[in-house]
Amino acid sequence: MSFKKFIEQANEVIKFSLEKIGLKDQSYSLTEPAKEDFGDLSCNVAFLLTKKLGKSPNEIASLLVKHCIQYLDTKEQKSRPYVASVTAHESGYINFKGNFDLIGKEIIAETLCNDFSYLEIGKHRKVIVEHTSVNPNKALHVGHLRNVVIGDTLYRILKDTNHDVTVLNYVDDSGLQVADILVGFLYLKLPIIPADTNTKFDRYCGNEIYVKVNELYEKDPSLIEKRKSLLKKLESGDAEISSFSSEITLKVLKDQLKTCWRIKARYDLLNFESHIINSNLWKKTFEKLRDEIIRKKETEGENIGCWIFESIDEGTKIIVRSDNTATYVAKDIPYALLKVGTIPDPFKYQVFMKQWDHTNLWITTNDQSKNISHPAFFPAEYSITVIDSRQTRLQKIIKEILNRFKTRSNEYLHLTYGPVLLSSRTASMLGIDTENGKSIQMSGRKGIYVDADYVLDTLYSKAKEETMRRNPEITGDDLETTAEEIAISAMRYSLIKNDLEKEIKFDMIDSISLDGNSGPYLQYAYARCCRLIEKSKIKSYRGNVKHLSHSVEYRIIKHLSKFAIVIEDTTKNMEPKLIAQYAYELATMFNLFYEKIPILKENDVDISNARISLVEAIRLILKINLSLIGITPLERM
RNA sequence: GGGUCCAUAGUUCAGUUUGGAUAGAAUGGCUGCCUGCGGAGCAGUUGGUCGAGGGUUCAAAUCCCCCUGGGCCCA
Repeated sequence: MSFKKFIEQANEVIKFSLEKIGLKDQSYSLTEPAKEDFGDLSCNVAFLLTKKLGKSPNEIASLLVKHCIQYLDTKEQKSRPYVASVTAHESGYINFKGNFDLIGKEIIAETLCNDFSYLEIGKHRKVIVEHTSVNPNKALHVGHLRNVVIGDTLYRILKDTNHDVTVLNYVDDSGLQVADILVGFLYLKLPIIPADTNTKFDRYCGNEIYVKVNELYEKDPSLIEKRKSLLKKLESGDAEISSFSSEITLKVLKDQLKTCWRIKARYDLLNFESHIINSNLWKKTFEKLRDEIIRKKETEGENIGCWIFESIDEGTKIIVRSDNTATYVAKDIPYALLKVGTIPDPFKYQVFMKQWDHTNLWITTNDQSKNISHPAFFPAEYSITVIDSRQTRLQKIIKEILNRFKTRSNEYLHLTYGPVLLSSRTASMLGIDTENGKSIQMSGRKGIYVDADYVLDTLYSKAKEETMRRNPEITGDDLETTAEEIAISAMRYSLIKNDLEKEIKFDMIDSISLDGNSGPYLQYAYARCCRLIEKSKIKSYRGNVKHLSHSVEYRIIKHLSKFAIVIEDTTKNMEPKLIAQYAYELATMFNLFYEKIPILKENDVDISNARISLVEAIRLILKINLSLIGITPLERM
């Protein structure tokens, strides 16, 4: 929190001095300088005033600084001295130094007594996060994992900042991709139980059935007709087909959930597309759309007989085809309306499964006789849908439709992210040639992808081997748990540390590295903190900042005090990578501190106590950061 | 063809929203540091025409224009 107070005071100082020279409304920026030597905050206002005042930046800066000092000299300001000094640099910058005796004292004290009240910025606002939403016809590949990790990290960040979060996973159980699998089982009579009984069912469907069916479409076009009729039956709720489809998709879904749960994601509710279609939700949505927005069916042209939405930016979009089937985007509309509360929730609910964190996973049911009390899932003030950038256009259309209804001000946000590509090296490991080292798109249909379970298994083996080598004391269940947590942290961190909108080039060899800027690096720093605390046997942390005079200690204190700002930026901009970056920097600083400065070996008890207090503060903040990005802190590894 | 996003070290990426001081990490290569608090670490070294060109500005990786190359969506 303290760094914010320092920024506030610096702002007041600048504003005061500008007012003194009669330029009250002059804009400026207050940023962190490029180099530490310059100070802790820099103001560029002198550059902006050169023309207006006809003076050099340095002259202006010097002039302003005189007024700044005058302001800081008042009794009121001296009672809260966050700004230690203001100076004019020859370049023209006005540089501020923070009073890190005070800031450090405050941040260490509040951290050591577990006061993280600055996290409580959500004020219990109701937020929906939808993520994962993988078609239930295949196993997850690394591209899907990016979605899961982004969504789950967002959930953790929002929950820990005091938002009331509901996590949804939308199951498209009546689409084309499910129909493909049904074609395989019903018409090609492929066995429902895989030959190798160890094969996960989701993997079997995606790797063998789906690929085989798609190959056969080219040879036997009549199969495509069969798929079409299956699709219609699914949509109309044909009893026999629906029941078989449900059996298959639930089986796939349960296997997919195993993978998601393995990396510590969790959900509150599964929404099935078939339930939305078969409930009156779709009917009501369509009537509303027809009466309030679309108004008439096309009577001429290529779209004759279709119900069409005219988007302002995105052109025409078919909602209902001439054969009365709904398009892909159409099926998303009622769901979106449900989230923002334009349409009341028609569903009954039941518990589907218990999850790894002992919470209930709910599903909708159309069985109106069910009347179980359940959490309020809909609507929310903010609805966030995590979907990759290929769906941006469709999401824009949905948002446009929502805005046309305009019954509530609730917000609907499409959180977009770039796809995961395979590096050319990894592609060639799969037997695929790429042109001059380019990365390639994954494709479930063509069988070009890296299975999520496979990557996690590989990471696990590597982590286990490393753990045995480095720490032979860890054995049995502890060894397995430790290795698994390292694998998860490596996976999650690598999928969250980059900018959301950029594509990730996934390389199998690079990705199993446990060194450098990685999840295990953070865990290692945490484990080191734990060992120091464990060995120190100090009962009370005095945390006397006076004894922390080394430049590394100063940098750590400064970094700790900025955590509140990072949290605010993260939630404001929906940028989970900021947490990953912050945690990495903290771990780096700690490792340097550990290397350069004696902590337990320090003979002076007061100094040693101050240092171990700092270690404890680092440990607590690091622990929160790890929890936010879904990495389990390990005391040994 | 229309829309949109991207291009920074051998490789993978920060930095671009809000212009500012010598463009930062990680990884790879080379080289040091464990009888000392855990070497999954630390330090050093190597490595950059910030895709090209123009413009705005006292100042451009960052803003504007144009071009090239690529991704995605739509047709």
